[in-house]
Amino acid sequence: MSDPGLACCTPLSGTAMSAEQAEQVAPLLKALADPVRLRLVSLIGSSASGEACVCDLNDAFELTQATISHHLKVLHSAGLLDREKRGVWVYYSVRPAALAAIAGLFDTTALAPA
Amino acid sequence: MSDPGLACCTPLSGTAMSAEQAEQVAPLLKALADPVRLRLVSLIGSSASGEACVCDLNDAFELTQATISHHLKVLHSAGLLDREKRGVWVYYSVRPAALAAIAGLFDTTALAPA
DNA sequence: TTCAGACATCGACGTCCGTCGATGTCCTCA
DNA sequence: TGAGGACATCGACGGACGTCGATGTCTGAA
Repeated sequence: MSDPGLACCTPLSGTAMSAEQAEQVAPLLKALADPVRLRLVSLIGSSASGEACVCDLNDAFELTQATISHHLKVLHSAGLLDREKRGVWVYYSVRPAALAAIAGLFDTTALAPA
Repeated sequence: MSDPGLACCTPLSGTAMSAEQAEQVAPLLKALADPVRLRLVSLIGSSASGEACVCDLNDAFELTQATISHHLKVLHSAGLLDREKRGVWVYYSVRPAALAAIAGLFDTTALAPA
């Protein structure tokens, strides 16, 4: 590391994201950082009823039912999707609050230069 | 998969994210889906000058210089950071367009129900 | 020309992740 | 009660990821 007291450049100023905050938000991004899961959330969120059952989601991908179920579990565990069982079928819906939390990350007040 | 023609629920409607679009955006989210990289972008973006040199970033973490350099390379390769060498020091700055692309993902028109 | 420092790269290690086939659990209907 | 379907879980496999110490490359100063 560099010697203290020898400032090579302007010190990092202002209030950046704390380590705890980063540890809290990163899992949300990690859950979305997969093409399949991104499409899953998009499919569910863009459906007319705001929800989708697993059977339809399975048909939208060339993947095993076990894999889709795994991805849905990851999204649900991260708090991005709600899960509701109705009869034989299971319906997933997007949690708007979770998405809003991520959207807040990219507000001008958080990251953009000004 | 389920039999076609047997609709158990409302079909997925509207224009969701395409597979190509998902494959294109996921790497951006994956680059940010790490607490260290999230803090790096935040530190750089929140600095007064809008940029930061590696020596200062090293001091902000309890990690090896090699590890920080690796994370910066990931962010730069993803197109999230710009890199400029000035003398002995290297300065990284945030690419606003990349962040805006991600922010667009979470607009109400893209994912939110309404 | 030589030296010291800033940063990148390399090779290695343990761990996590995406995917699969097989199997289990729960619900509905006959 | 039994059968069949929808979905979850399990165990396994190959590949990617985060981190490190060691080393390489480049720059400015003596």
